[in-house]
Amino acid sequence: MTNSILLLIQLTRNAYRRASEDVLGMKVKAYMLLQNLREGAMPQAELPGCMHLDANNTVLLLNDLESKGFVERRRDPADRRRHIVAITEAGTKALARADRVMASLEAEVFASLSPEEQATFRDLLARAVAAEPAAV
Amino acid sequence: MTNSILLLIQLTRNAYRRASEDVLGMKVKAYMLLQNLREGAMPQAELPGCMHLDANNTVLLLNDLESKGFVERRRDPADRRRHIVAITEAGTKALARADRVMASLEAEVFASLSPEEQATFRDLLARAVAAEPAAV
DNA sequence: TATTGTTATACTCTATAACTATA
DNA sequence: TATAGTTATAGAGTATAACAATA
Repeated sequence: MTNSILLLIQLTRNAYRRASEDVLGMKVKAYMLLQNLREGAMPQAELPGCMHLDANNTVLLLNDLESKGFVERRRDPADRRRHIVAITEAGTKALARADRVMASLEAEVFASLSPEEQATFRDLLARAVAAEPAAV
Repeated sequence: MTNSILLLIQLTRNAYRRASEDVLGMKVKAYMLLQNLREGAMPQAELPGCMHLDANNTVLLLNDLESKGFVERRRDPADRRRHIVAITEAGTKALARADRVMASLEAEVFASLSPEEQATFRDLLARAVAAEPAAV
């Protein structure tokens, strides 16, 4: 049989396609970024580290999110080079909506597994991810 | 905790990065395509269906593989519009080498799981993939 | 001079549509 | 006219490097 990595790639492509911007209300990466802001604002410079994005990409993603009104960038008064990035109320709502969409996509993608199997899968997956260096 | 799809995306990105053209000897997609030819030649027109590629992309991939001498395209004498695509001896060798590389990447990516857990994970993953429509 | 954020650029991927040759 | 394959083209996505403002 084909190896796990190929299977992983296949399943992920499928999942990724389902999570289109139309259905999710934002790009998957934007969703990932917003998750980092859920607990509170953070300096823009820290976002790339969380997500394994480069600084450039972060700027482009933030431009997109800001144009939708989902985040705000504010100058840090203590160091005027820095931006503090915060999620807005609209962003919080969009994030909650995207959470629900992602949960239903998850149910679809893993429909062929029993709830116990899904839990097992998720647990093993989480452990494999935790052992890896961060990536988007 | 974050949902399974996000975890899936993270792990896959990581795995995908490791499987660079340098280390694998070919692109991941080329590897997937060659796997379809392992058992024997097939008409070019059937490859997109196997891999969820469009016809255009298939041509580009085959150009790449042919320039490396890994596949051959032969006109079908019965219908001169058609190409029969076959793996060459060099392609078979490159495929075997890539198989070994993929196996070792798999071991790395899932190093934090026990062999039994890896087997469980692969089994669940294979079932989730099998239930989905085909994708590259 | 170093750092934060931005812009510019280029390179790869992917998707669409037009074209050639065979049927 | 329809089909198999190809080529051309444009649009994302991603990565690199140059640039401006501030420290």
